[in-house]
Amino acid sequence: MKLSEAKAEFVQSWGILGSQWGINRTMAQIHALLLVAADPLTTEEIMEQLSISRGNTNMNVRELMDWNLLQKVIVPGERKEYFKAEKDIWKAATLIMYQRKKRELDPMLKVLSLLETIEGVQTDKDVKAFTSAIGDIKKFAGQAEKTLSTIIKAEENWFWGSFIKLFK
Amino acid sequence: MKLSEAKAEFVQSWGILGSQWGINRTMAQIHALLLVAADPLTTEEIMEQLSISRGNTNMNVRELMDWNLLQKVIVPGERKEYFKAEKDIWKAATLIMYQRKKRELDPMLKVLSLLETIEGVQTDKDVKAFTSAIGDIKKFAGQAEKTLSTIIKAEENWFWGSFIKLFK
DNA sequence: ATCATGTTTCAATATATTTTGAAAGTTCAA
DNA sequence: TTGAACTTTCAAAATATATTGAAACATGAT
Repeated sequence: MKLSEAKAEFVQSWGILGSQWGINRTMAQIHALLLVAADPLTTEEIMEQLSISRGNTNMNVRELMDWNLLQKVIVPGERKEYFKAEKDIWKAATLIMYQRKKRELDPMLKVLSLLETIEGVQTDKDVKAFTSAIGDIKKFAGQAEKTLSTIIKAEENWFWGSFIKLFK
Repeated sequence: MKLSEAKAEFVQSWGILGSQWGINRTMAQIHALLLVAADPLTTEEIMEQLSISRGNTNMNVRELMDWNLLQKVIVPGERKEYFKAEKDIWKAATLIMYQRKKRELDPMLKVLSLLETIEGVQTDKDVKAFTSAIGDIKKFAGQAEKTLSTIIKAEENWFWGSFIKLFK
């Protein structure tokens, strides 16, 4: 298998995986492309390699930058913007977890807390079934939130740790 | 807040969460409805409560049964089929993890292994960048696969454990 | 201030996914 | 074997999501 074929295959697979995770295919493909690229790429190059429009490229690159999975790279003497991906896969995973926690888990926990206090006597079978189910889910979600926070916090420490070392 | 409102709210939220996880909204809503129901429901009741068609209900109920998140309940003397959800949320989470591992992680690992062996000299900058990135991802995915397997295995033991107890 | 070189926006369009509902299929009691 | 009760299928329609591309916008060198 040639390098170019292997790259294309990887971009394809990563795109499918992404779409199964609520991340749009193009966004995942751009990420994949930059993950395996030796050097940063321009908008132009991304467009060409993935055969997508300028608008689409721009939109998804910005989304990836929002997630902190991509960074702009300025090449001195060049007007164009280059982009590179976070290559540390563990850090990338952490960044994704953080986004999903913020966007999905946290709102769900809020709703669950709201739902725990409903009218009606606790002796009613239906009320009991509901509060019990919600209670269980909340306990589970709370545990997930704690675990994720720990992972993310650990990663932050690791990050700032290395960062601070530079100035020691 | 009244019970019926709270239920509706929960079904709504669970549906949104599901759709962000590549599970279709209706499937997640049916699951939610049965999670908080005191008793098993019929197709008819699900249709009515969620205002969805018979076909849609049937399709998604079957998908949920494929995932082992729903079970048929036979009420003696009744023709109709009733459905109930797995109420143990930890077990439900495990079942979902198992499905996703099987459908997403395992195929990705296969692709990654394939891509590790590409033509070209390892001294080439582009080849080096590619194999290094793929290697890292594979290591990460391998770790995830191990962790998930452990969790799932533990759950299986728990399950068979209680099952076996019944006959002791 | 102008122009060349980029970047961003967004309405229109294309694509993908979900839902419907009527028809076909199944099951079982009589 | 019939037919009532219930389930399943699937093509068409509806809905949701992603993509395009041209125009508007920004920036900085001259």
